[in-house]
Amino acid sequence: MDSRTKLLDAAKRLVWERGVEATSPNMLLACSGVGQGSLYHHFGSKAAWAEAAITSLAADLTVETDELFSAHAPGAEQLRAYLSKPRAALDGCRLGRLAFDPEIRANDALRAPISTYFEHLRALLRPAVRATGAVEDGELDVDDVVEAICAVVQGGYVTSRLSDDAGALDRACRGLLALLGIDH
Amino acid sequence: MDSRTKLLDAAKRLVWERGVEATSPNMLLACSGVGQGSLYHHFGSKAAWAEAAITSLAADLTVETDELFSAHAPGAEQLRAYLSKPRAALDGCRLGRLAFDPEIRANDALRAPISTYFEHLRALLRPAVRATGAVEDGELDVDDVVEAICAVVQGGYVTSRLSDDAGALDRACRGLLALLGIDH
DNA sequence: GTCTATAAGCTGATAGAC
DNA sequence: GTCTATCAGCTTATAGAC
Repeated sequence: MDSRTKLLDAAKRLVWERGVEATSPNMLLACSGVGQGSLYHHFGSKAAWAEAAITSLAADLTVETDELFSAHAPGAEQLRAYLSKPRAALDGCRLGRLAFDPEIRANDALRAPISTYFEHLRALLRPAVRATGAVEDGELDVDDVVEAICAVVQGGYVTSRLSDDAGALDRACRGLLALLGIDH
Repeated sequence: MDSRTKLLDAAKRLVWERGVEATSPNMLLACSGVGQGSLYHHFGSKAAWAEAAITSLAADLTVETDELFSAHAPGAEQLRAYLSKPRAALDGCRLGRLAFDPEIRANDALRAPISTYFEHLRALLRPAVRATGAVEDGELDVDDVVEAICAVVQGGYVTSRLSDDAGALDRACRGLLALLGIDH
């Protein structure tokens, strides 16, 4: 495995665990086992490896999400799969956990891949919600329900972590499934 | 206003804006206008003023939440009030935004007041959900729905911030209100 | 490509005068 | 209580040899 790959893998691990602001170049060197010269040869600055890490994390998550949606029939089955997927609640979402990182706020290049991922997720959820038929009678707004689904997952990570209780995310997802009326 | 109050106010502002890890003693001095000697006279360490700030933020939020719930009839009206309350979506929740701060994870004294606030919120939501009557027929689990409500708000902050769109939190709350069947 | 050396500035304090 | 001085260690690089 070449140095660049080692650096990128370590950066992805550290950004997931600690965020961007709280990860230093020295941590990256220690975690990757690579020397300082190599780091600044492959990446010109902290922002450069942070952006590469976030872009790669977003690409991974996009692939996983696409696989999940294409493995199920469009509609309620996809929503059930998305909301029942096993998640490491206490680790946090690889992308969502960065929402309040000061370096993400200060640098739009770091936020852009995350924003794009969530837009893609909404685009997958929209037809699934529509297909449940619950919105046809005009009682439900599709975009509102889509946003509630995204929020329940992201918020479940937050309340799980703050309560040190992995079950909180599961309960939140089950609650939303029941409210959607698709919890079998 | 005495130095201690100036320090606490500035610490609360900075912890809300930047979190604990990303706030330095120097920022606190600059933001409060107080000298270094005073800081270390009133607070022995960074952890000390961070804990004081978080405890005070949690106390503020508890008062506001209690006022909101006691201003409305128990049941659907309280849930409507809680989910319709105007929120500064892009600023983040004063407590929830700390979920993935490395210093919060490393120090249970910092997480405890936040955890207590959320437990209190769940205790307020539980009878309100029960009173809607939707759970009586055994279709809905109270704790699951309570957790979904907490999560939608916290997750709405997250998706709003990541999409740089204050409307995301509003949509998520509206979506959940509609699913709860209490959106008038 | 990778290495070691160097550095200006910041972090999180401590010391001691006033 | 508040002030200035000092400090060891870390952060985010840059320089130049190999």
